[in-house]
Amino acid sequence: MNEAMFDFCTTMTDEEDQRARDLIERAAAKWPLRILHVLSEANGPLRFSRLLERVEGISQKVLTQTLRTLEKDGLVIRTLYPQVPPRVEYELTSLGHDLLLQVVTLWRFIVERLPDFDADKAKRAS
Amino acid sequence: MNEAMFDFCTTMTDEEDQRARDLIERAAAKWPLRILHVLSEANGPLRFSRLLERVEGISQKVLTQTLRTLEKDGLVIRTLYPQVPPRVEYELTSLGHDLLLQVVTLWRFIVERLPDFDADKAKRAS
DNA sequence: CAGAATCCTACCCGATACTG
DNA sequence: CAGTATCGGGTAGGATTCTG
Repeated sequence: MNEAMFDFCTTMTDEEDQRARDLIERAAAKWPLRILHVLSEANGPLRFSRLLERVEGISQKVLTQTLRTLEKDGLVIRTLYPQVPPRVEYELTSLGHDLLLQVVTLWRFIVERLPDFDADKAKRAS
Repeated sequence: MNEAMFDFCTTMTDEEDQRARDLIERAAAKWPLRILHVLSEANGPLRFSRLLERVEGISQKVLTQTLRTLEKDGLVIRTLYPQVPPRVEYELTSLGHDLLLQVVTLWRFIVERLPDFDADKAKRAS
């Protein structure tokens, strides 16, 4: 069962493993999930300044940085409208949406078992 | 559908949300998943030095630190056998095992769609 | 408006001793 | 064996200022 569970691990190359690992690490960092969530709630494109408002606590610099990374990873699309003043919109890709769905599943699992995520309780239960 | 997807978000308190977020961030950091995976493969308790060998590249200090965090989060159990020289064993809790199962699901999703995780391809597909 | 550039700080992590 | 203690480099992220 443990073997079956990790079967797919043996069928992937080291490079695939490393890329997946990197993606998870980047996506689970401080801000990316919040940004994806806000974009998902918006249910459509959002301007940079809207994101800056709605992702509470993020700085302009880090928002820019993180959006660039999300774009490189194929999770959001950046659209520049060449106007003065400039207008830039960000929206989820379908991949970004699907990934968020997966993460929400994990999220729900954690929230449901939140009482267990405590050392003493876990010790007693095992 | 987007609403249904995030229904549970509205039913949880801010504190629950924050705790879940923190747990994901900690678990998805550089080393924790590797450690959990190694413990899962071992299919039983492992001594500190075995972990140090099998979690390739980790330093002794960071392994200790990370194990402490995993223990606090209820994902591993630390058992000290008061001998000389001391012997300490770590093993997955059932919660740790379950969490790893969830993460592996996510992992598989990412590996399967790895070709999509690329900005240009995603842009063309959308 | 949407950023780029700069400065600064805190923290993570690795390497290296040392200890019960 | 399984740590703790200490030092140092690298980096993520915040605050601020400037610009097309």
